[in-house]
This record gives sequence, structure tokens and C-alpha cells, in this order.
Amino acid sequence: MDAQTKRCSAEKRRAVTVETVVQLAAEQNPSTITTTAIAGRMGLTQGALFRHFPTKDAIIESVMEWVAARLLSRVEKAVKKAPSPLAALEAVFMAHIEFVAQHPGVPRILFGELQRAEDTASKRMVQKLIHRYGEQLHGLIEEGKKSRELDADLDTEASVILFIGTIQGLVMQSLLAGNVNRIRREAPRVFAIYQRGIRREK
Amino acid sequence: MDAQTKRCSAEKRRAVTVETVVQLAAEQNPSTITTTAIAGRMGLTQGALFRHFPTKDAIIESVMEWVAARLLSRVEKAVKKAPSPLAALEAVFMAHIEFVAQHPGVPRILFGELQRAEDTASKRMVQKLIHRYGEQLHGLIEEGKKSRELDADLDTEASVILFIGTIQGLVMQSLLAGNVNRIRREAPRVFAIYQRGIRREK
DNA sequence: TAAGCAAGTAATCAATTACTAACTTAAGAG
DNA sequence: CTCTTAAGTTAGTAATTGATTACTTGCTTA
Repeated sequence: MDAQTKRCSAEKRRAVTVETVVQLAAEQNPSTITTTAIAGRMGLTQGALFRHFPTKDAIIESVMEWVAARLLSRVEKAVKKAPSPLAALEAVFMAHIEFVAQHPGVPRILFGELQRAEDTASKRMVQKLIHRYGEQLHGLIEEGKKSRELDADLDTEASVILFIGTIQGLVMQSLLAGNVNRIRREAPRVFAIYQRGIRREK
Repeated sequence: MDAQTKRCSAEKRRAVTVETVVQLAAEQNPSTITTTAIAGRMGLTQGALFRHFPTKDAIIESVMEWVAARLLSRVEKAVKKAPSPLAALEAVFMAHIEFVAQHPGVPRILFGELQRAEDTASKRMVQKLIHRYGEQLHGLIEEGKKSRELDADLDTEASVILFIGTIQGLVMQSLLAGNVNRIRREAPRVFAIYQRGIRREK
């Protein structure tokens, strides 16, 4: 409910605001989240939000920064721990799924931003985030080819698209079922098929 | 612009309205499409829309019916023409992609409906549509196992999720690039990997 | 302890939304 | 040609939105 009913520092308040938006996005369409709803969940009046953010879009931008930092950090960590490129791909996949399961609102926010017609700052941030993510995957797949774990003739670009799409598909399933935990069960099964599609034939 | 500037029958007007929404959804976030925008695109005043639909949600419901009928019809046709289960899967995939390429707003509308917190009629229609679609795929994959085209140990459920997710991923890519035609080029390449993941090892 | 400032409130703003209702007008039937 | 009716217009409504403003409260520190 109210993360910090009393008054607290602006920095802390901004952080709580971002987390509140992420939380609300798990419960409703991100594009219908109002500043009143955000403030209400924080135990604050609506006007108070604008003491910390100049505009609503600025809040969304902060959310994007939060997402980018957290997601990329997890991905990086997963890559480092993995003993091989293919193992890294799997670790990244599972890390991403775990992140999404913990914050089901995040993929909705990203997808929603991409849908916006205007060329907003937050939309560009999503594009940049996914682009960077794709480059990481691209690198891993190319490494996998060299280490002969993956098929040398593999279409790297298509593999990246399928990787991201696979996660997107799992998210959609969880939306369909209205059950977030299903995604954790299904993820390994779906990744197994993906893996078969890219790994070197014996 | 204006599909039928003059006055026309209510039936025709309803059809044009639905097509206009689909068209607008290709250009902007579906949840931001207003009745004013719909009417404007049709060369009509906003109030006139409510001569033909009792509410905005009723318009969306009609759109869902339009989508369900068109998509399922294409899928059915693709299945019938295909000589084998695996060929049918590929035909369905390409038919779906072609449909999405022709109507880029459709997947956005579906995804947007799924995100709604309330349990609306149109949301249930989307759930039903995808469920039926999934059942079709399920059947094709099981057939493929029997005909020994697909791996007997294949996880059917996961394969269905991956199939739909693959399309979702391609849609996301086209949103990212802002280019609809890319999806046609990438689809066969991505499906090739999917196919490798499910077909029987030689 | 008093001053200064940052954080929060409450009321209100203009703009936009879906929806309505009294009216006008065009088209087809007799 | 006229009359009826349905399609469309004009001009509203109430509710909701993001944002602003004048005022209040509480913490820090000189």
C-alpha cells in the first residue's frame, strides 16, 4: 500500500514512484495508469507527484531507466556465470523470464511504448534497450557457432528475433491465462525446442 | 480518407467503421483511438457513429468479430491446401504473417485487449480466438507426430506456445523497425529455425 | 530557537473523453 | 410530388485527465 506514508527525501520518493508504476502495470493496461492512481497507491496526493517529476512522461522515462538497468544487469550476470555460449543463452533466457515473472508489468510497458505513434524519449529508450539486448544475443550466437555448439549455417539474425519472440510469446500466454507463475514452468520446455532449432546437429 | 462521403446504409457504415478502426490501429496505439478519430477518418461527425453502435466497446467487439472471422478463415484455407501436417503448419504460419502484414493493427488490438484488467466481452473474444487457434495447432502437431514428420517426444503444448510467440516476436520486430514489410522477409527465416526445433531428427 | 527550504495538500484549471438529444436533410416508396 | 424514415449534424453533457497554484507542514541548521 503506502511504501512510506511519512514524508521522505525526493530521491527516495522518485524511486518509490517508479516501483509503484511497475507494480500497477502488472495489474492493468499501462496506458491507463493515471497520475491519480500512482499517487493513490503511494499514499500521496496527485499534485505531490509533480514536485518530483516535471511531467508524466518523465515518470515513464524513469521507469524505462529502471528497467534497462535491472534487465541488462541480470543478463550480464547470467552471461558471466555461464560456461559456454549455449549455456549463456539459456541462462539469459531464464534470467529474463525470472525478471518478467517478478515484474509482469514490465513487458507490457515496453510493448505499450513501442506502440506509441509519437517519437517520445521513452520510446527511443525501449528501442535502444532491445537493440542492445539483441546485439548481446547476436554476439553469443556467433560465439556459439565458433565453438561448434551451434550450427555454422545458422541464421543469426533470425535466431535473435526468435529468442526475443519466444519470451514475448510466453508473456502473452501468461496474459491469456491470467497466471504469472505458469511462465516459469513453461519457459524451460519452450526453450528446449528453441535450442533444438539452433544447435549443431550431431 | 472518406470511404463513402455520401450517406449510405447502416450495414455498410458499420462495416466501414470496423475497417477504419483496423486501419487506425496500424498507425497508433489502439487504446488511444478515439471515436472522434474514427469518425474523422470516415468523413463523418463523431455523433453519427452512435447511430450505428450503442457504445464504443460495441465497435471494438465488432472489430474482434471481423478479426476472428478473417483470421480463422485464412487458417482453415491454409490447412486444407497443405499436403502434410508440417506443410500445414508452415502454411498457417505464412497465412498468419500475411494477414498481419496486411493489417498491422490487428495484433496490437489483440494484445491490447488482453492487457485490460476488466473482463470485457471483447477480451473474452480474444481469449476464445487464441484458444481455438491453439487447438488447431495442437491438432496439427499431434498429426505430425503420427505421420512421423515431427519428433514423437515433442512437447506439443510448448510447441504451440512457441508457434504463437514466434509470430508475436516478428510483430514486435516490425514495431521496433517501424517497417511492416520486413516481417514478410524475416518470417520464412524464423520459421525455418522453429521447424528445425520440432521436426523429427533424421 | 528562528529562518529557510523542501515536501505535501487541496482546490482548481483547461483539455479531452464517450455519449446524448434536438434538429436537419437526403433518399426511396406510394 | 409528397411523405416517411433513417442517416447525419450541431451543440451540448458529465466525467476524467494531466498539470498548476496558493497555502501548509515539518525537518535541518545556523
